Amino acid sequence: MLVKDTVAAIVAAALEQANRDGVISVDAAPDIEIERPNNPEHGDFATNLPLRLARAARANPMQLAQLISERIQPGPEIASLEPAPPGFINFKLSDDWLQRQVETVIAAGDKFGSADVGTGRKVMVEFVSVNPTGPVHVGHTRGAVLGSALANTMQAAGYEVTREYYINDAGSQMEAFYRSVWTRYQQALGRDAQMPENGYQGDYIADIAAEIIDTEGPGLLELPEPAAIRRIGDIAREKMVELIRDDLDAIGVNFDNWFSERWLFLNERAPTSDYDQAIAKLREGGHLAERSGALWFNSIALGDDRDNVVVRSSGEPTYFASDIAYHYNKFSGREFNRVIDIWGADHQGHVPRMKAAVSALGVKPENLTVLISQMVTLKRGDETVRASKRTGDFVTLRELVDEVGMDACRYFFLARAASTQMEFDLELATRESSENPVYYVQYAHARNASILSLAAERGIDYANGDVSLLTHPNELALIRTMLRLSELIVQVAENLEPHHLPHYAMELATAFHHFYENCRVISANPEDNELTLARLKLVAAAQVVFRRTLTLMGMSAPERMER
RNA sequence: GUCCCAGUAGCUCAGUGGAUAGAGCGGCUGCCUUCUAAGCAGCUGGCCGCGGGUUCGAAUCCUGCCUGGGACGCCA
Repeated sequence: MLVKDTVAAIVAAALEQANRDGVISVDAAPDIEIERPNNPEHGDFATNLPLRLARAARANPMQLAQLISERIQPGPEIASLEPAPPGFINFKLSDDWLQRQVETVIAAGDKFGSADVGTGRKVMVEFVSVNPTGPVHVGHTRGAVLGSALANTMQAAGYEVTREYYINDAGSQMEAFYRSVWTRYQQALGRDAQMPENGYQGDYIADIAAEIIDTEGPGLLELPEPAAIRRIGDIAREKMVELIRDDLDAIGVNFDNWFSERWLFLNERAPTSDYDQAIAKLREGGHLAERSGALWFNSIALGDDRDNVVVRSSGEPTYFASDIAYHYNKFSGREFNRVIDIWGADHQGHVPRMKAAVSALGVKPENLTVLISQMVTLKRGDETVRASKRTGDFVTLRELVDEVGMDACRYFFLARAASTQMEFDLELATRESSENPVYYVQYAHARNASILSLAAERGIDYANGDVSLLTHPNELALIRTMLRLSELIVQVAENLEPHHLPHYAMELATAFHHFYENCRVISANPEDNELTLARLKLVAAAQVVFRRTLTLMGMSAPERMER
């Protein structure tokens, strides 16, 4: 249980007591909010309950604060509490409780900060899902980093998480991709072939064609064109997916499952495909209508601003149809309790119809959350770098990682709220690479690690260190900051806001650097032996917290850093 | 035209209806005989886009406007 929740509980109990005592009478008590005051003089926690109660109770907030405070029965965590104008109650954590947490943290190890708000519910985080028609570029990278950190954190918060990549490999964009590779293949072998109008121009298309020539030879020229394209397409698709997988791996993004769109139309296991089942379900519910030869989903009736085509007059299902089948598969087929989709800003218009479709499938719309990762504008100095997959003129994930590095890249993307458009200046990111927040955090960990390795070198055993000696303000401040990770994990998981992680990491690093400056750990003075042991324990605990934080962000925790 | 996102320090951005609005970078001063100076201490820097409203209390909620970006297909 979080300390915050403990505080809330004792406040609630005190309010009830005040009610029973007849000194405060309110019909419905508001939710009890416990906040972290900005000003450390106001303690570790505060509640504004008296202020919120004042109107209903028709009483002076300070007076209410007094009446409630008197009835609070604090546990061992709390050193003191007091009413504060204009009507807060402030709580201060006790030093000896804080000191004992050092041992709790060490005992928890890499589980420290884990919570159980997910209560084991099955959640899918589906992200990136770039069409396998080209490499991953900068915009996708943001969603990739966001999704992986969010998935990590939700797992830490007690969800059973599946990370999934949806491979859109069944549509007309794929046809254009296949034809583009086919064209380059022919051209490379001296045949005069013309790139289709909607073809992909990037150099990688020719690279793939060249690889295919290496393994398959020129023989495909002899096949009838449709057969050649099918064969080329199959190989090219595999290669492209592999390329994407490698790219994402380079930035530390991995998936539990790669789900192919084509599977939605197969019916190997069930008697009917996911697609058939989903359409049948919509039809049963009266959500489909035929108009001008096409099959429409009546999404207006469910709150969207227009209806959407599911099956074209040509008989071909649309991308939306696949998506309906896919979500049917997620919720009904695989029984996820909750699904989080991370989409790029160019898909934000599709959220209402997807929500409508999900509810038409009999799933509570709130079980589907679509996070929109906003645009990334790329700059190189003053120049804006335009991103267009068609022309092949874009900065890829690969180039970005090569230039900026994986850790800095992840940190930079993570630190911004997903809903905000961001500007990424490559020049700046590279130039500032020696003194930036990434190194600040990692350096704190490296300093931490070097203390521990020196202790190991000297054979110092601090297992029996006495934590009650940790009374220096910087020691207690460090412990306080360390403990906040537990709250943070819950907050990130509940609000789906991984951008708090890097900011927390900065604060943790600051607290550690301050401790490092002011509290010599391994002392040469024999009189300080006991203190050395206690501080080593704190350093070991801090390392646990650094590692956990960096791991959640998917960043490395270097033991050494040297220029 | 409709809808979505944003506007906070010179720049890039945090900020959960609360108490004195923060960080990094930049700029200016200082600090290494002791566990890493990728650090620390100090200074500099703000009509929180503008106007109204709700509230005991608004950067935060509502509303109108301004500015910037995005989405509005039988493409994916």
